[in-house]
Amino acid sequence: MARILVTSALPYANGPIHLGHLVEYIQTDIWVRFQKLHGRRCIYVCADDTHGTAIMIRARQEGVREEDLIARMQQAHLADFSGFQIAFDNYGSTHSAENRAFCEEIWQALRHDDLVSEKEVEQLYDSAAGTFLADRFVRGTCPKCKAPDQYGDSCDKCGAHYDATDLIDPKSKHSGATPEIRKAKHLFVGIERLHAFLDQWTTSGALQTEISNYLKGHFLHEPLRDWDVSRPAPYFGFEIPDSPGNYWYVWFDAPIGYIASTKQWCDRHNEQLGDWWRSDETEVHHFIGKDITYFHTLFWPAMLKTAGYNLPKKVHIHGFLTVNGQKMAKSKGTFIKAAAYLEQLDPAYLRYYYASKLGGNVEDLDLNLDEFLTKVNSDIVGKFVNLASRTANFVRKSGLAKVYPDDGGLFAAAAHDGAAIAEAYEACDFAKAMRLIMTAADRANKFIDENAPWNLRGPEQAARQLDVCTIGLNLFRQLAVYLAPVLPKMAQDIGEFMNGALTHWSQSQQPLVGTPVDKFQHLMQRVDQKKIDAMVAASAEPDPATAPAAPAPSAGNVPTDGDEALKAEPLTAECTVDDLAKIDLRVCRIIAAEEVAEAKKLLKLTISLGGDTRRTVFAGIKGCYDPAKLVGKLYICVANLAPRKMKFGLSEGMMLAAGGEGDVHLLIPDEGSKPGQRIH
RNA sequence: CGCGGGGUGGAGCAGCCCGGUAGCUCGCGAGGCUCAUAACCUCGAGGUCGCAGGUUCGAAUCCUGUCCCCGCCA
Repeated sequence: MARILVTSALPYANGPIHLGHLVEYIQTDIWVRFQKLHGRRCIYVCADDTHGTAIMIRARQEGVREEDLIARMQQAHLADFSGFQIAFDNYGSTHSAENRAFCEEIWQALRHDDLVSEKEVEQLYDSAAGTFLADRFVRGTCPKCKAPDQYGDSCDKCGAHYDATDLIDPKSKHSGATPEIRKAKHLFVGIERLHAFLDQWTTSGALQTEISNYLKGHFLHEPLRDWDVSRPAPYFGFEIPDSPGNYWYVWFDAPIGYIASTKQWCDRHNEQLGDWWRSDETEVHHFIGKDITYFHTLFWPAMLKTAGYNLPKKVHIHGFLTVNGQKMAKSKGTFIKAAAYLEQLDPAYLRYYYASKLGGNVEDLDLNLDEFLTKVNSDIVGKFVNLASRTANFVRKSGLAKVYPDDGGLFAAAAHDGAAIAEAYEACDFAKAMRLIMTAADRANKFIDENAPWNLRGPEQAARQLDVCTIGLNLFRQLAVYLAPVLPKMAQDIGEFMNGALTHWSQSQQPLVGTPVDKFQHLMQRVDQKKIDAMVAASAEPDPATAPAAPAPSAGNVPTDGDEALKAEPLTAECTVDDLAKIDLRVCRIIAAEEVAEAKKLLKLTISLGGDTRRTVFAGIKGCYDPAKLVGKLYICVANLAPRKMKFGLSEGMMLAAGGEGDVHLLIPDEGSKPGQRIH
């Protein structure tokens, strides 16, 4: 194939990059680097996704122009990506002249094929904020099961799907106002006419089988519904030229951003866009998360087909990231932003860890922080880097041997593995590639152990020592080539250390001889548990996503809170100061915490009130807090509560906490307070 | 009977497509080495491969049934 064009999904310009996003960018970047390492013509394009109501509202809240907001966000995104060594060939924006031009062109093609129709749509309108409300910006009571505080499209509690206009007692998340129902004209693209094409394309090998099964079961088994692609003003986006007052829905112009970004690259490199998007000699590969499957596997191919662009050769779909087995949560410190990671840890760790877990399927990927530490340390530092670390010093003066010695077939074996490793990379089964590489590293370490170059002293053994170390370093370099897509920075350092840049996969097939070797310097520090802890601590936010669309501090906005909690648990009868004084609340420090195995909700806590005063408290917070993370921190307890015998032991107090039933939040005294201090 | 994914030694996984008495990493136990970032090497304990049937000379691998877990702003 003459050309390979690769994309990752466009990150939305409404928030920072976090470790979940990075699964995709790291996966894509590894794949692209692998292609380039083979000398293939491959470019990697991406862009910020900048349109939509959310951006508009946020800009208003911050009192800035949308253009300024998205420009700032793009800078932040680019900094995060470059920190993780994600090497885009072009990073654009959907709010670009190029993108507008391609939107218009594709729109014309849809019009030309008579796929566009108009319909009246009833939608909730927030007159206080002056905007129509997308489903996720309105909350109200489920019309089916009456659960309060549900989104506009479906109910968390009963799973019902409905229209936002059916919500009982709806409230806008923007202003808190009760929205009204307004009618507006929307434009629709009818893709049912492309049904047969989509049946064929979705089963053509472009998609993982679980994805094509899913599409068949959920969408393609019945007539495809028309796709609502316009939004009435006010909206931040591109106005539709032949429908003034209406704008393309953000999901219409977002994927077109792939083409627009390619165009920017072409203009810079004097290339023709047609060679990359209208050519049988080009493969287009999209990498996306499972949440945006249907935009990329139904609407997008339909648009491309209609407008005569290349169809994706493959849409690689990955799962979500969980951290320590659970959804990322700000309250647990597992909603980790890229920037927070980079403050503490080497991006290479995460690149390797993700690579070792990515098998090219749609399964969710778990970042287990304990495993992260042991895996990176033992694989990269203990096995791989160690090869150089234990041999380099012996060849500093001499450089590598002039002739590659007999190594019992080790180099040849690992060279032979190269085909299987490449195949695994190609198939996005990086986990398999890493396993193969580490097996080869094991063989190399064993060789060094058996040949003990440190015992080969004196002039009569110098030649043998040189040979052994030449072998060791060549096996190391060979693996460095294999790992280069995952660890590009380290590959570069290794190239410098061994005085020969690693630029092509074929370098794994030929040993290096006769060249000088620099003084060995540590290529990677071991992962430090303290750094991980610091990252988690810095990411923890006591207040989870209850606040609406994060108001800017500068604007001085106070978030509008709902009254669900108050309704659920009304205020109790008045009490006197004396009543209050009966309760002795104290600052305490948790000095031990463990789960009660037999209990569903209990943690056994040992708390200190200062000095030798200790208490054992059973708190119903299992599942809400990781015991290990509690230890050492200050909280507030009821210190004079009568002890109570429980099945599991004596509980001598109670921890103060808000919420309940799986959603418990311990109270934290402000900085400076000390164990034993009474709360007045 | 919604769809999909999964159940393999303490943890995380590979093997399953193309059946031949179970493998890797971490952890654990013992020993070795001392070149190396408490790294490396050897040996060991630990699994009737969710359960029950079936096919077969033989099944983790194929078939049937069943239980359990996870995801479905997929």
